Amino acid sequence: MELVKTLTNANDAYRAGTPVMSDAEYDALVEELRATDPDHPFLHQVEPEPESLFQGSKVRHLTPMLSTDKAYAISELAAFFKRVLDVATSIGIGKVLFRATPKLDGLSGRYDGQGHLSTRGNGLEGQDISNALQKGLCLDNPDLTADGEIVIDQPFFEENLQGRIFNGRALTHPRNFMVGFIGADDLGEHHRLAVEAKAARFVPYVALGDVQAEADIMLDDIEGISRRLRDNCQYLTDGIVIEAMDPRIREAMGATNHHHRWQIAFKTKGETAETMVRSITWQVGRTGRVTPVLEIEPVELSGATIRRVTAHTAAIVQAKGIGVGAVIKIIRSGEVIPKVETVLQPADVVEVPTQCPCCNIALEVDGEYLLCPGGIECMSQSLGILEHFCQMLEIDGAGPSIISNLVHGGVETFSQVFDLTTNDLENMGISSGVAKNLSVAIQARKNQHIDDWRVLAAFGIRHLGRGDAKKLLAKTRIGGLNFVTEEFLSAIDGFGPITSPSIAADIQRLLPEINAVVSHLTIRHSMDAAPSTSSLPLKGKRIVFTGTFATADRKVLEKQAETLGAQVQSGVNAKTDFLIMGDKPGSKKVSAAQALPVTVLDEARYVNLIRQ
DNA sequence: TACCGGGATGAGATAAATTC
DNA sequence: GAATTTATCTCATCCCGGTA
Repeated sequence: MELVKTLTNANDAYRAGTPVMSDAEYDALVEELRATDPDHPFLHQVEPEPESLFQGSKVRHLTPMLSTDKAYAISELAAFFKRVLDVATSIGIGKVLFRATPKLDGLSGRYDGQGHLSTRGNGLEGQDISNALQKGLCLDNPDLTADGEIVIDQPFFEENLQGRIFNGRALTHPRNFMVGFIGADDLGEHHRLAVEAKAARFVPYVALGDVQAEADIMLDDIEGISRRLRDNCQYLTDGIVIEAMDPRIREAMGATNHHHRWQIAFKTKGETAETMVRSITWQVGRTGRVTPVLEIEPVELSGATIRRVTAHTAAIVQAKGIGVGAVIKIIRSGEVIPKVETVLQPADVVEVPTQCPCCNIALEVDGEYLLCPGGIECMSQSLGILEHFCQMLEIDGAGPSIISNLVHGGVETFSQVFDLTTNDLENMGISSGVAKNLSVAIQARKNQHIDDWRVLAAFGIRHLGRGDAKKLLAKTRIGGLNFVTEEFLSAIDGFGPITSPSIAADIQRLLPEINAVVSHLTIRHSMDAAPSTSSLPLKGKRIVFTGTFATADRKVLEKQAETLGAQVQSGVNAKTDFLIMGDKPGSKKVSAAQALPVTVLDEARYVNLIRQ
């Protein structure tokens, strides 16, 4: 039946990250089916609700949007060049060109060439912020598919906005201004000024001015290159980006979960300021780790007022003599996170707690850290554990305050969360509006797909975060965890003799709870999912599309194929790998493909191929 | 032994939603 | 209408285990 096919395709396309119709259109088709064939199994299958493209405005990136590795010293930069050159040599490339561009300090974004703009988010999923374009964000080339940066013209910002007060607050940092611009439902006067001057823009990285040179030349004059690039850039920058240009090198080097190995940002050290330590707060995290946070005499530093700085570990506090009255120099590297650069004048008294600041139990020393052995008996840890769980499962509306209500209200196990009703929540002292929203979020979590690695990582098992959860679930389904032993784990790359026994034991201990949680959820298995960037399904393939397609417009499919690594050709030739045939295909293309060793695929087979 | 990557933890600004 | 809570954007640094 044609209608059912369309619905199924639309559903699949949505989950593959390439929605082909709006929610309203989808719902209309469902209603149509209900009207014509109310007993059709499609209407009754226990399929999750299709997640709306626009609701919650989350966008799954077709390929991950990675961050950039950073270097602050020439030596780190030299090490980067050496890594690249070593790889180049190993694959037989002699001359290696690098491209240097200014590193814009804004919000990174991805534009699809069709009016859709999204933020990077966590790299896998971002926010749909297409409405920023309607609000007046300038886009130089509306047809260009590109990653880029959302920024404001720096001279304009300095002349017209910086230091001025809007809504009772002085504008300080251009990036924060743009964060506000993107987040605002209605534009404020300050936003409108920027729009009228066409000063708020999406700048594709490919459009940036650049310098291209070999490694030794770049290294010799890195300061000069850096200065020239930044002087010629009309936006705020916080360094330069250097990348190997040869696609073969890029392919050979690949990426970590966090960044491309063929690319690095060379950043300058930020401003510094001197201040005094007022007190030290010892925070207990979900793992029991006790972390010292310095409450300092507030100071202005690159457009922000700094009040707190982490000291990371108890060992550092002792080694550097940090205590009340100590005078310290702080820096905001990357203009974001403040850090203790040096201790100018140590404190007279340096104290490290011996009892947990939360539950008073005696602390233990764990390497460089202090550890509270209280576990869930320690309230800080209980709160942290549940908060981590909700965060990892992306249950919206469960912040620290609400979590506190839940724990004090008697939530002791993870799976209990899924049985909570609006009434239960209100009885825990949560006010009605918030209770209702949370209840909706919990229901949504049950019905919408969630990646299995998120579920496993949510349990906070030691040595098993999101990265290693992915590795494990690439080898077994979440339902097969009862077979996971120490031996099974240590056979997986990245699991060694220390982590394997510990993880295996924790999984077996938590198995009943894991199963209970899993029974509430709609899980998307890693083993079925699309591969990562390192192995794009269409990498190096030449593809021709012909005819019209049910899952999406042909242009969309072509763009998607390119993102998946393919080279899209307009006609079939001897180098073509695949001809993808839609409805009413071009007969010349088909006959050409049949005469050549070209694989002809229909739409369904093609969709299967790219989802493998 | 050196290096790399994963995991845990941390900070500030801004806006929206909700409560008081 | 002010205050509180949450979410989202920006990101660094530390330690340790695994691996080359």
